[in-house]
Amino acid sequence: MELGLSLGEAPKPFAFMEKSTKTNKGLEFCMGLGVGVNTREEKEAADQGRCLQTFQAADPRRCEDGEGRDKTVSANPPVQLDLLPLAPVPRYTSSQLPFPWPVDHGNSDGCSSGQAATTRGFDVNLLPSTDEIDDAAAVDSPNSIASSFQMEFSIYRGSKRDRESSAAPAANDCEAERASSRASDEEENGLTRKKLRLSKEQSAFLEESFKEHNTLNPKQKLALAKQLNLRPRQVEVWFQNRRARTKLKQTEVDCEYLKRCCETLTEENRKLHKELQELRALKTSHPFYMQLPATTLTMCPSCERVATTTTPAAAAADGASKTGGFPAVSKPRFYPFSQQPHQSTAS
DNA sequence: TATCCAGACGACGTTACGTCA
DNA sequence: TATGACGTAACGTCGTCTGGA
Repeated sequence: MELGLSLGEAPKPFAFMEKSTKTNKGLEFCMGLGVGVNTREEKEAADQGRCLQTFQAADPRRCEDGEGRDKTVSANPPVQLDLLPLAPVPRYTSSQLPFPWPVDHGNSDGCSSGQAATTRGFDVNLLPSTDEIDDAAAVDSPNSIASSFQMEFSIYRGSKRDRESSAAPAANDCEAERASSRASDEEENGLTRKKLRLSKEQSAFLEESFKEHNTLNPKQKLALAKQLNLRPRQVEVWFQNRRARTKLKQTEVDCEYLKRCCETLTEENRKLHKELQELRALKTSHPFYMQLPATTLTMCPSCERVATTTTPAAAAADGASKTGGFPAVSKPRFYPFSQQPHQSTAS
């Protein structure tokens, strides 16, 4: 890890630190930082073939997925960020998957009754059986015409205004009416982008899958799509966006850490300057007293941080001896996805 | 064996939609 | 009710890798 530090004055050491550090509601994250040492967790993660996504892509390493395709991963990630929903996420095993979930078509439009997550219109995730198309789409390029075609013409989700304006009595009628109106809209306006909101259950399950492996091979993608009643393209996009969000949060955490490092080192630098001035003053007033060894700088062999072996006067001036002379910044520790601190077992 | 090419895939930036205050 | 901010699904592009010709 390299720190761009300016000893002397560093009011704003890094411009990118000015960015906001807002965090998502409902998400908590734990972070860790390892310094050049392969932790046991990391080794185990590597043994299990996990691909740990980190913000550092400069030194990619390869790992094999189920089909032998290489995936770029970072070696020895310095900071690991894990995003977890604040609310306890139900853990599902493959044998007790609650999917497909009872589909709620929303209660605001009178098409069906439902609860919180179903204030939407009818559930676009409940599609006609399109497994054959999905399979083809999964094999094809994610941007293939097949998947795009299915995206464009197999989904319609009424907007809020649509739901409010239309008061269709029967569910089937609602869907049929919307589908027809949507078709007419597309005829008029051309292709319009459709966007759906994944249900809480779908998001939770995708999160669980993401914690297992943040990249998917085609088989995993297909299986996940079938389990969640989504299209493989949707699963793929979700993982792409999820990786991007993880990286963004990782960057924010890293910036915070670097900011703290900079602040600490700036303070350390300030103290050293102060000490230097004191020593110079001593030298001029008491030239013989300066026969004592001056302040020496030593470097920690493991983390390559410069520590100050202070004179008694300097040691009394600050509390550097408590921290061995190194900046008192607690380094984030590295935790693989599946081994969060609260889950770790003593070994 | 080296080179070219097509396909697949991930990263990244952007757009557009839904939700909420 | 209108509006802006925010989160995020979806898209387009580019770079990289791989396997086959």
